[in-house]
Amino acid sequence: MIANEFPLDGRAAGLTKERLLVVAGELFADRGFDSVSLRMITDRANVNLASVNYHFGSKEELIGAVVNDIVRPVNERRLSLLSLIDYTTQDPIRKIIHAFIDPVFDLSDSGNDDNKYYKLISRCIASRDERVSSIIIKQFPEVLAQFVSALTKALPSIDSNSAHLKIMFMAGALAHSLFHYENLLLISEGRFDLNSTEVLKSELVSFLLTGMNAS
Amino acid sequence: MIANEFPLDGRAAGLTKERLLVVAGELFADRGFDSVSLRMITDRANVNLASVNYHFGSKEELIGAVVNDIVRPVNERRLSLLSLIDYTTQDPIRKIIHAFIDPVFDLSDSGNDDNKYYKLISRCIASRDERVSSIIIKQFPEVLAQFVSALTKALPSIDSNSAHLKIMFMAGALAHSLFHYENLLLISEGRFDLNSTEVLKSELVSFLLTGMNAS
DNA sequence: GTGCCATTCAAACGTTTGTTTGATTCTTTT
DNA sequence: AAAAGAATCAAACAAACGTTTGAATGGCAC
Repeated sequence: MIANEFPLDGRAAGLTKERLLVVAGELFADRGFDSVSLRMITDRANVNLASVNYHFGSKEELIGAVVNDIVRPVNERRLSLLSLIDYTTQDPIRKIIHAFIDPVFDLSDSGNDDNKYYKLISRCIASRDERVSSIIIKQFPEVLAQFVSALTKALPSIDSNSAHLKIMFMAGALAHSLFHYENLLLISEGRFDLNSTEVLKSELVSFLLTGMNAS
Repeated sequence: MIANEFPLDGRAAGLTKERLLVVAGELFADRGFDSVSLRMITDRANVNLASVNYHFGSKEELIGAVVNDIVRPVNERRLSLLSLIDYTTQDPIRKIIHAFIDPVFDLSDSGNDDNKYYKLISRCIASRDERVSSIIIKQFPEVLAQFVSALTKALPSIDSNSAHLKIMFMAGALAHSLFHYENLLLISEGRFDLNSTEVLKSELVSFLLTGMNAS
């Protein structure tokens, strides 16, 4: 877990920037953005300390790059899936929910149970950090608006306030359960047989599905 | 907003410790635990920098005190409300939900819309900070277990995994919507007429109520 | 008033932080 | 091969952090 992914090898190719992004993502995922120093990142990435400022300008811009690299593809895929929905067929709400959560669950870390992407994305979604939420906030209103619009199409009787809130409930349930998934496994001490996130996902979908239909 | 609540007045009574707790809570609420320095806190509280270490020992213990002061009463009240439920009457699930969320919503900041307690408690609930979650984790398994047990009584057909997850979904939806409530108001630019959290609460309850009953 | 204990105070401490510098090394171009 | 440019390096920088110190100050008992 502490093993170094990037053995010496000098300056192989211009991969320094990539290494920084990967390692920073790993460390940010399970320690947060503040607790991780540039020296932790550069040491583990086997690059010089100064390369962060050389390639990114500042730590804040490194954080921004890491966050953007994971959040933007998710949001783009969400909107893409959303645009494919045919509201004349049955169960459009289920498709809306999948459009929202699938791009997150699909951030697979090659089947690894300690999925760094899950931790990182849920950290971003539920972040209370100004530097992160300023990036999220830049993209999320558009996403939120589209999903509210979709929800209104699927449930014509729903009002705007309710639709906005329900999307937020969905985001919260997703981020919280995904981030504390490990803790949940620990707490339950074996009584829990969720050995894959598939169970979590299906439970979440059915929970959200009925919740969305609430009066 | 930046106004100082504690004008000079020298050493009135032994209120320094109280002032530190109050001011630290305010600052932690809307900037997080890392971003707030001891100097910010002591300056705003009009006390000496060293008094933090004198009264609390360290910053970490100050954080612990602030978090405990808000989280423990909430959890105690949750369990108290939960113990009062009569499962033979109708709608026990609604009462379970209220037992979970009411103690949070009841953290009223004298009707203030910018409720620092809401921000602080939701920061705690959804915290990804080791120092905070270590405190939460100490109390939450008991709370989680009790609510799982309650849910099982109300819904005998539910299995343990599902119950655990549903409690987590509830916690996530609660924390997320409460914390981003302000942002939601900003994003909607007036289309939103949620001028009190009552609407949020009732929408949340009906959302959770149907979600809990999901197969 | 004297002594005692808790509290407050200004000042300094040692670390760690992100950042910058200037020389050096590698890669590419011509 | 030589010049030019990009990238890396060790080293140092200033600033901010939490913490500690030792003197000063307060109230209180006797």
